[in-house]
This record gives sequence, C-alpha cells and structure tokens, in this order.
Amino acid sequence: MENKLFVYNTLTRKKELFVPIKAPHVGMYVCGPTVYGDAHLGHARPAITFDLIFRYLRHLGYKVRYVRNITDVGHLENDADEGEDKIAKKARLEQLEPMEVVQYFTDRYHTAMDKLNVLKPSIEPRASGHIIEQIAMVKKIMNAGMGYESKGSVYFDVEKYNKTNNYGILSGRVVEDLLSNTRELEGQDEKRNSFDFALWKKAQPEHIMRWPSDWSDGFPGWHLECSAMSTKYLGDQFDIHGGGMDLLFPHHESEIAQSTVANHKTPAKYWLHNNMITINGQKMGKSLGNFIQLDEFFAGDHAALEKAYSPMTVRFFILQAHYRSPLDFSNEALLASEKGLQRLMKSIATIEKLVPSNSSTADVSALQAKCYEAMNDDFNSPILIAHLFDGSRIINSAFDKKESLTADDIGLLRNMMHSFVFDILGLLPETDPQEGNKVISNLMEIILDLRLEARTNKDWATSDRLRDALVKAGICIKDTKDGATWEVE
RNA sequence: GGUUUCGUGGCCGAGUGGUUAGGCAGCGGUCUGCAAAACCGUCUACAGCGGUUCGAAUCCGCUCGAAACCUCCA
Repeated sequence: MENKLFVYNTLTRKKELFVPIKAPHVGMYVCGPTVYGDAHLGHARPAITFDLIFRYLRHLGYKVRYVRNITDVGHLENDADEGEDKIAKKARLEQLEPMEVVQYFTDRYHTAMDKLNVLKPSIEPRASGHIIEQIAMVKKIMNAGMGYESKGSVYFDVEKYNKTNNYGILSGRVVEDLLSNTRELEGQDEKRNSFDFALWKKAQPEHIMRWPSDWSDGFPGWHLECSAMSTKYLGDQFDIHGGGMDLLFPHHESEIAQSTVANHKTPAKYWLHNNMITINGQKMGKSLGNFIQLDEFFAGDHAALEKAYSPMTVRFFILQAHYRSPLDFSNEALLASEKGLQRLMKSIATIEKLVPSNSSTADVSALQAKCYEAMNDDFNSPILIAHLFDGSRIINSAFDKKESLTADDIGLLRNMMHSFVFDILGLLPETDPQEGNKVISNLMEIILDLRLEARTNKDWATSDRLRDALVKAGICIKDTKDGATWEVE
C-alpha cells in the first residue's frame, strides 16, 4: 500500500514521513522493564503503545524486527553511581538469588503482557546475557578517547564529546546548563564532570552481580545495555527507537552519545516516546509509591479501584488516548472505557446478523479510508476509535433497518472492523468462560423455556421469580424482541 | 532555576485558522406486562487578558495554573 505514514520524531520535534532505512524491513528497539517488581499500569503504556505500532507496521506489510529488552543488571539506586544494584538489593532482602528474582518477575511480566494481548517482541534480550558486547562497546569508546578510567570504573566524557557532537540533540539540554544545575552528590569525585555517566562500574566486595573486565570486576553502566543490544540485533543504524518520555534524558541522550562514538553513526532514525499515566495528576511510578499493579486491576484488589477491570478494558483505556498525551487514571474513566468497549464489541457481533439490501445508505469505504488516515497520522488511535464507533452506529442502525447495506458493504465493514479492532488495536472479545460451558447453557435453555411458558400464560409472578432467583445466582436475564438472552454478571 | 510540554463541556479524551470528534454520564425516544439491558436521537467547551486576521480553541505575547525530565522509575 502507498506509504503515507507520518510519525512524530522526538529528535526533530516534528511529524515526519516514515521511510524505513531498508524497506520492507523495519528495525524497532524499545526499552523494556527492569524486572525487580510487578508490572503496574504505567508499564502497560509503552508495551501497548509499541504493540500498536508493531501491529500497524506489520499490517502495512513491513517486516518488523521488534527488540524489547529486559533490564536485569546495571540500574543503580542513585545517581552517584555508588548505590547497590536494584536487582541485587531485592535479592538480599528476599533471600533469593538475583537471577531467581529476575526469572520470577520476568515470568510475571510476560503473563501480564499476555493478558493485555501484547504481542511478544521478535527478540527479548537480557542485559546480563550481553556483558561481552557491552565490554566491547566500552573498549570502542575508550579507543575513541571518549571514555576514561577512574578507580576501576569507566566514565563517558560528556564535555569532550560535546565539543564535536551535540549532547542534548534529543533532549534539548545544554551541557553548560547541566554543569550549573546538577546537584552535589556523593561519589562524584571519580568523575571529571558531574554529568559524566558510567560505562562500567567497579563492584563493591558484597556486590553479587559482577563480571570480570580489563578495568575491574564489575558491571555495565545502565545506559550501555540498550546501545549494545540494539547494535547487536538491529545494526549501527535502525529505524525506530522507542520508550517512555521519562527515559528521554539522560538515558536516550546517553545512548545516542555512546552509539555515535562506538559506531560512528547516530543509532536511530526516528525516536518515539510515549507519555506517562498519571493518578491525581501525578506520574504513576514506583518511587512515588502511587502505582496500581496490573494484577490489581484485573482482580479489583486495590483501595483506589471501585471494581475489577478486565485486561481489555485497561488496553482500551490506554488506546483511547493518544500515546504522546498524558493519560489520567480514574475509576470513572475506566468505567467509561469498559462500557464503550462493550458497545464496540457487541456491534461487531451484530454484523453477522445483518441482512443485505440492494443499496447502501452509508459510505463504508470512505469510513475505512478515514481509519487509515487516523493511523497514518502518528498512530492516532483515539481518532481511529471514534471512526470505529461510527462503524458501530452504522451496524446497529442497519440492524434496526434505519440504514441499509449491500452484501459487499457488509463484507467490507466486517473486514474493516475486524482488522482494525482485532488485528491493529489488538482487542479481543472477552467472553466469560461460563458462557461457553455447554452444561450451563443447556440448563439455561431449560430455565428460559420454563420462563417463556409462564410469560406466554401471563404468569408474571413465576416469570419474575425465575428472573430474580437467577440474578441472585449471578445470571442476568435480558428480554429482547427476539426472546430472552442471558449473561453472567 | 533550566529543558520539554500542557491547560477543551459533569468525567475521560481528539482536534491547530472558518465545516459534527468520540466514549461515559445526563436528557428525550424506541422496545417491554414491568424492570433491566439494548438501540436511536440530543444539550453543556475550548484557563485569563491582549494582539495578528474578514474570521482563532487553533497563530503571537503576557498572566495564572499543571506535569515530565534535570537522581532510580515506562
């Protein structure tokens, strides 16, 4: 199909026509989670955002290699680069091996992502499995004269780099300002400048996660893994680098600096950043302690939640906002998403019941064009969803005989709704497993037959008694024109 | 303080110069023995002040307010 996809590039702060470096191949790298805790709502945003992008690029016919890493080493407790490794700290507290903690939370992350119908990336590399590549990269940077060793640790010389390059090209930071604005922190004496970042850190004796190197037994700096792994799997230059806006500086800025020095090329053509999810107007984050875990949403098990919200409700909630806008959590907003999603899904089921007419009163192909237009405009899922609701209205009206559709248009509409809702937005119909239970549906048929008999005899007392009893049993009866239906509450 | 960005109706959330966003809630209606559900229709807006323009929610300036980043966080 004709390429009209525009993406907002943080590097240029503009929407740009998406032209892959080597079509039809697309390389995409996204910063994944640090696995030292359960995934919360905030983690769902980049996962779903880049899942949407992954799905849409594939839909357009691109062959996408999507790399999303697991960070299992290198994140330090504070910027002084003196803190203990997050994974190691958790391990000591829990009396577990670090790799045991990593495995546990990685598995749980995967389970949560599966529930959200987030497709698995093509490659999911772990930082701990790429120590050799990271050491090699440090050496390249040292050979280029942009790194220096200090007490067994290696730091990136930001000031020197900035003389021939622009440290701030992505974030808009100015090195001179950084100098005057960086706070005094402990352990800065090893560095030439406070804004220099660690490429390699010497491990303290009690530090469990450590690897040998020319400089010391230690571990790689936390920006390095993404540079090393993106280079390894996508090459010196690739198409898309994604992540949360909070990683823009210093993480992504430093990645650009490292890769530029090591590979003599700027790593990614397009930098895409998703915005934050807020709660009461504040970023939902681990450090603030105001996060709600995904499992808590699914179980309704959190003080801030009035009820449980299904994975698809959470997914739809996120997709109803544009990925670059902040999204505020509230029960009201979740409830609205839940109802809206039901409406959308029910209309898709209704397509199968439509009776074709000789002519159409709705322009389905124009609607489909609008859907593509929305997605081509920087993956504007809320606009897409608005158009899909337009499709729902057409379907429902046609079912009510207020609109008419030809057999061709019904097919087109079915195809359009399925491909955008299921394939691109990645939403799934959520049927209650009980409803698919053969024994229960047989039982319900018997009960509804009895009730119909009572209703035919105008025996409202019996009819209502059955209905009330079923409600108490957790089953809701709906009387429609075409007879009664039921669903589990 | 610096960098980046934002302020839209009861709630969430699109939209960047003139033309309906959409969802939820509310209201009206259809259906129904009743109820619920479902469906259809529909009202309320663009932080404040000034400027540019024939015309601004949309561009510019100022004021007020908010957020992210500058320390680990998606």
